[in-house]
Amino acid sequence: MPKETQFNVKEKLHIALNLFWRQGYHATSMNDIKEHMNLNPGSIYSAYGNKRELYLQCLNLYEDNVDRLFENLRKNSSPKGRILQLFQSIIDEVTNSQDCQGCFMLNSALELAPKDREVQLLVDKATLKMRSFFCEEILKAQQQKEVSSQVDATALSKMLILLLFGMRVRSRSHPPQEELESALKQVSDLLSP
Amino acid sequence: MPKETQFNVKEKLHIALNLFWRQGYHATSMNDIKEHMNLNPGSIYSAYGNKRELYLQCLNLYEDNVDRLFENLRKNSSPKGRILQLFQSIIDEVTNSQDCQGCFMLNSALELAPKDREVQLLVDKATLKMRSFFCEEILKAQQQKEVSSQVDATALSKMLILLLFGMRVRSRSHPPQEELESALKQVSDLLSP
DNA sequence: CCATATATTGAATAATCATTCAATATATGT
DNA sequence: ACATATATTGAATGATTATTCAATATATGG
Repeated sequence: MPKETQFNVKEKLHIALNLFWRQGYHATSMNDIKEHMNLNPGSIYSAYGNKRELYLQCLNLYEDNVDRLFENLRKNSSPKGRILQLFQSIIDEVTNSQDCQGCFMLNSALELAPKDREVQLLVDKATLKMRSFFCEEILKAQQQKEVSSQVDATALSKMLILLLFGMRVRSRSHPPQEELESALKQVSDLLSP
Repeated sequence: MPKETQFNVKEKLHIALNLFWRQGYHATSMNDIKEHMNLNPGSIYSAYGNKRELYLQCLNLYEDNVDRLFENLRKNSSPKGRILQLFQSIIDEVTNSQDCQGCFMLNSALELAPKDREVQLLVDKATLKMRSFFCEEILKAQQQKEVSSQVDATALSKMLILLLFGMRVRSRSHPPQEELESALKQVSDLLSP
């Protein structure tokens, strides 16, 4: 018999995600969110809980997006191509959007993970997932002789994930595209047979 | 004839720097600062201006620290050793301090640079400085045959700086030391003759 | 020791913060 | 059409925010 929620909870969550993503946790006020969601405080609190809980839901939603990105990436024919394409997509983002958001997971890692165990766990999980992607693709690339069999796939993927992080952090400061391209070229060389 | 400031302005600035460094700009309140500086609001505002101006002064102070770090690094005998030592010092910081602060310049880059032109400029300047360090050392290393003359020093330094960024970001989430060591090993291999 | 310019004090301000809740509205199952 | 469980509303809460300023204290140069 109950009345059901009148708005699309997941759709509105995307609005919060974008705000937190662009501005960070502390710089985004509940009022800000209320305005953009076009909802009253009560509705927000009853649907999502408090600010921190809302934020955690945004982190989870973002992870779904990342999963989708990786799925799209796997459409690329070659394993090595997939890795390079991932880096290239980050560079493209910087080039195309003037207000680059970087990586929400990383922004959170810096802002909240040091003090919030739960955020830290989510960040770790996502990091591991990305690293696994790298490792798998490198191993496949080695099988297909796209990458030298001499490289240590595990170690290299640990390095690549950190490089990816660096790129995404640097992206928030609007670096010249050439700086990132140049670094990518090094990765490409690193992955040559 | 005027009465002079009764406290050591630079010394107290270090306190603000540490707070901003550990907690970020928005999560640090003026009250927080007032308490740790053991000063009244009036004194703080008359000595440093408003919160943003105080923050900018902290950024500049931090850059001085970075300069000193690089000077110390130059005491290391070999150019290649200096680069590796820089990375190693970051790993050591994670291992030793349980509340790792990462890089203040980077934390700022993520939190404020997207919206604050002045912060962005300071971050850019520091980035350039670090990159120059890498580039110089690589060139020297090549002269001393420590590093293959085939590598493109400029491009490699652009990659190394991003990797450094990645390490420092990741550091804030207390990663297993082995993860960072493994990435460093890759760098070391990259720099072999 | 005096006059003065400036530092220090700490209460006060007004804005903004996250959050609550009683009143009201309205889908829902019968 | 009715009863009811829950959604929605929006004003109110009290805490915290950055900042100001009149009153007071005190180094300073003469």
